Amino acid sequence: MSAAPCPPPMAVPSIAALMRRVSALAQLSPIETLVLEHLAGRQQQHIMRAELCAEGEIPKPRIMVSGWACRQRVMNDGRRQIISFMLPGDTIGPLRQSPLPESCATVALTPVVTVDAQALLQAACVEHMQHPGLSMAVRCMASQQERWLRDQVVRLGRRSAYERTIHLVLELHGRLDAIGLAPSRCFAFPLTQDVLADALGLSVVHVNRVLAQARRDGLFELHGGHIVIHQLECMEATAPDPSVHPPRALGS
Amino acid sequence: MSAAPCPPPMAVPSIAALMRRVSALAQLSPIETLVLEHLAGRQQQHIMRAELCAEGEIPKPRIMVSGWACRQRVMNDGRRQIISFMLPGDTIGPLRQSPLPESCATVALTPVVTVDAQALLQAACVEHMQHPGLSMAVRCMASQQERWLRDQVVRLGRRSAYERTIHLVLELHGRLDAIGLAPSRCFAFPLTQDVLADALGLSVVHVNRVLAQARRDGLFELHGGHIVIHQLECMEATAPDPSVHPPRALGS
DNA sequence: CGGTCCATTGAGCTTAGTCAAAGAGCGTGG
DNA sequence: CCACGCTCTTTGACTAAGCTCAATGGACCG
Repeated sequence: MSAAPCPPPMAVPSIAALMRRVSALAQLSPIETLVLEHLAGRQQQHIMRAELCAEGEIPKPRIMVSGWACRQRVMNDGRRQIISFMLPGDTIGPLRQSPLPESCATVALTPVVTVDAQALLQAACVEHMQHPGLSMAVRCMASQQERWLRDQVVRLGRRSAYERTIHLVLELHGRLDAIGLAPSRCFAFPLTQDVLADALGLSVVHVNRVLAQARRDGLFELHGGHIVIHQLECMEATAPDPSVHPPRALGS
Repeated sequence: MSAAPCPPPMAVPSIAALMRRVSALAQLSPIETLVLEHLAGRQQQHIMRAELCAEGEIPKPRIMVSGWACRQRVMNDGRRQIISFMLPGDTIGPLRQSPLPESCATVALTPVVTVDAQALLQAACVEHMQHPGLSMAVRCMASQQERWLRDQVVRLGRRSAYERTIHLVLELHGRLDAIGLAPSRCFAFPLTQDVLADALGLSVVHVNRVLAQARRDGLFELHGGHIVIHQLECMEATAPDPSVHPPRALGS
């Protein structure tokens, strides 16, 4: 059902998001830039709902080039939890040669294009002495992923439905902005309320009510798969991130 | 712990848990075993409530040798969420030379002993060609950590209070059992209901009621910082892990 | 034109939170 | 040995956030 390896050597869709992301994290040498650009070769297209990586599979390193995806776990009785979202520039499978099977499935939420990232991992991890920039970038990306995962834990554990929703929108805005996909606080937002509910640990009905409230509060506009953020500052105040500028809470 | 030649008598507190954990993940060469044993040198003791790693700090790699700790985030208004628990054999700070500041604080829940893990990271990541076993073990540990974090997300997002509590107890039992610290389903359990609440995203009062219910159901006995599991199978049925033996839920 | 998917709204219910008070366990100092 | 203070646990009464069930409406599509 997934992944048709693209047969015709089509005009290489843009690696721009990935380049942008990596350049923000580390200074690259010309050779390192070449390694990255070379990734654009082995592309793969996936239809919406395709399983980019099955639960229990030993993942092969790949990187999102366009589209949205998510990692999810489905329980025996049908309950689903979305663990994290993946945007252009994010990796599918861990940022290391993984020895253990994946603990959750990765699914495309829109049509998705990925590239093989084996060469990047090789350069960044195995030949890390020759590619300090790529090595740094990969380690930074791993740290970011871990950070997002921890944010998700805090969202689910200690925030109200309203805060959760706003906080997630803020995270996605920030991540898209960093790769140039959210100019003037407006960006594609292909998540249905159903998906949002499973990401936020809420029911669909309640997500609807919370979104209605946020709209009434004038925080953002959301329809037709697009969102415009109207009151960024107000949203950040409503769902603040502990570690943005904490007053340096000293131990004991 | 049988066949290994272990002639040197214990000079320093036991690295046993770490050794046990690593040996279960990868076959080690004698030299690799030596690298591990050598870690036991640079020990550090921490009192209960000590901050093993502050939020915002660039973490230095260390490994827990004994005691319990947790990663936590505290919000401006005082709400706390515990992200994960750390047991003997677990790492403080990521399993890579981290370039970015830690996104949460690490705090000792009991008196804790740690060792410097710089040498392990050096062997496993930088000189990975010479130490395939350590490299494999470190990558496995990273996968496990990620797995536990995802489990935490699912717990918080899609499980009832009762399920959450049981599932966490099961996770801790499994992890302790793997390092030989839960013989015959009985182990030290130094978590107060307050800590449990912040780990499970519940209120203290509700944790108390849920524990009372579990006790009434005869699932386990819990007092004085120790727990005895009476009905492991029943608990696993109540809070099942999606990926234990799922009927291979095929896509679509 | 009917079907499907998604968003929306209302009514009633359940789970978990809040507030408050009391008990149990433990170490310390008188 | 006991009284005191501290932390942690337990219980009850009430409240509220969020869930379930159910029905409706809009948009798109073959």
